[in-house]
Amino acid sequence: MSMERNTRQRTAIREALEAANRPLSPGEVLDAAQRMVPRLGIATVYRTLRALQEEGWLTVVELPGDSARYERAHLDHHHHFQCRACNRVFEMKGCPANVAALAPAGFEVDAHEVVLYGRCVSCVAAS
Amino acid sequence: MSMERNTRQRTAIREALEAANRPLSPGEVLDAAQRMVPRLGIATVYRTLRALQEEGWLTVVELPGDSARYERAHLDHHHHFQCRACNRVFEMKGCPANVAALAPAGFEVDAHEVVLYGRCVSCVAAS
DNA sequence: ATAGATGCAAAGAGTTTGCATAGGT
DNA sequence: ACCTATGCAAACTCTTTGCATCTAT
Repeated sequence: MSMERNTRQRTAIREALEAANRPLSPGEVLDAAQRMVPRLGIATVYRTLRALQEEGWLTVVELPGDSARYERAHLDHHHHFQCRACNRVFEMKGCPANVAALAPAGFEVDAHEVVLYGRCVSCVAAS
Repeated sequence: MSMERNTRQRTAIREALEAANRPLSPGEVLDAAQRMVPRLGIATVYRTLRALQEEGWLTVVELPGDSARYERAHLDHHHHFQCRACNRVFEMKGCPANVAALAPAGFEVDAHEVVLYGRCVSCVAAS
């Protein structure tokens, strides 16, 4: 569970996540990492993503109605944008103020998620 | 596809959604509607939810990392709260200002989703 | 009577797990 | 050499689809 060994597959997965400047889905990680380790299996991707997450090296981005994305952990709070055309997810800086104030009286808020939808800059340019 | 007939199962599903004062998952709809029509199957629930949605009678609430919830359609824009203890989803009134301003330059925003997490009032009371 | 709707079971998609074997240390 | 990590396949969960049968009109 704790990534004791440095294998080719783990190196490939870490490098895929570092090279992408956006959160990747397990399938995107598989595609990218298979360029270095062709026989890499999806089960190893899932196991490694979980281990890297427990280790604190990456964080999970849960999206409404789509599979989770994984991105390198960094401390500043932020949210995400998902492109309706290419389905890719991008990081956005900042956070709307007072989000927690929306909750009904008596509810305890410990976290929140904000996701914007639309078209990313390259899909806008392509149309 | 357009709900031409009024069947017992559709009545049960509509009544389940009306009786709940919160968005329901397909499983929650099945459980509730089976109290009226015990042999109701999950496939009918999914088919009916889709038909009611196409008809505009209900809307889908997509949640990060959990199955969609369905709620009666109404026009005012709002968001949702999910309880970490009981997993139920609740409607919240209002919307943080300027959400679309978070998007990077050149991105076109057409919608957004805000979900708060924590404990609902009854789970807070129960602890 | 007819065609749409249902229930069951099977098929898909995404994710997880079991197990024999490969490969870091 | 040891024992973790891998690959493959099977299991699982959630959702969708095919098909014979039922039923609202």
